[in-house]
Amino acid sequence: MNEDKCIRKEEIDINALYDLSELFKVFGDSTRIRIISVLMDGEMCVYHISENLGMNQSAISHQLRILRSAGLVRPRRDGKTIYYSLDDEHVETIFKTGMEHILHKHND
Amino acid sequence: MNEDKCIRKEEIDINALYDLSELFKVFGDSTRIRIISVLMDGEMCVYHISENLGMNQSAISHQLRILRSAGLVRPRRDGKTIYYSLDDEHVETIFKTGMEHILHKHND
DNA sequence: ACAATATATGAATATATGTTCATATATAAC
DNA sequence: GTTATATATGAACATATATTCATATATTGT
Repeated sequence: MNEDKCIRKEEIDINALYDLSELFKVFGDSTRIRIISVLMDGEMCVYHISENLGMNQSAISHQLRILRSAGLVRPRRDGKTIYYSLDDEHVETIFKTGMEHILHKHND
Repeated sequence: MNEDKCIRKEEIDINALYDLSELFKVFGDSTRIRIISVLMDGEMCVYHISENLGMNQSAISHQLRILRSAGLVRPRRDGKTIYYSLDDEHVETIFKTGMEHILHKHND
């Protein structure tokens, strides 16, 4: 009974786990991590981000799109310029916990 | 002075950020996330992990090696069997924070 | 409407990565 | 030592992904 309304625990898990891996995949690229890193100091426009990382504007735009789709950054338009900032606190929390892990392992 | 001993802040950062992205890359695969997920219930041997995920043993061994190199899981041998468990609390913390982000975004 | 500037996007290419198959290593039982 | 079992590893293949180049879109100023 209620078979079609019922979502089994396993199904929920396997979908959630897939989404979770997709989320971490977004953190798992050095360009995107560096973008997140500079945005931790506050919002920044696309050109300044690309300048900061020493990469061309197109590459940055492509990566910003991926960060945006994952809900990690948020754009704000001001005239021709678009400023990006981190979307919520989880982004910083995940970043910092990961960094703790690294530093912890490094001191063994 | 002291130029060769001195590591500039930027250099530290760029290396740490690279390592950080490498760490998240390890989380960023659905097979590895599922392995971490089952190990959150306690240690498990390779065969049972592969049974649990419905994947062949070789694929699991390959992924366990990557998880091991990243310091996320730890092996314990008992006879012919090798039991794997999560290495430290950071693994669960990162996993759970990521999951929070997902659920949070899902309820918008 | 036109030119200039900021950002986004599509296609192409090069590289990285996950899985499978076959096989190697390690331990235990006999 | 031989056989059986558990896990690990190397090579090959298929797929995914990041960057570049060229170009499109959007906004502003004239």
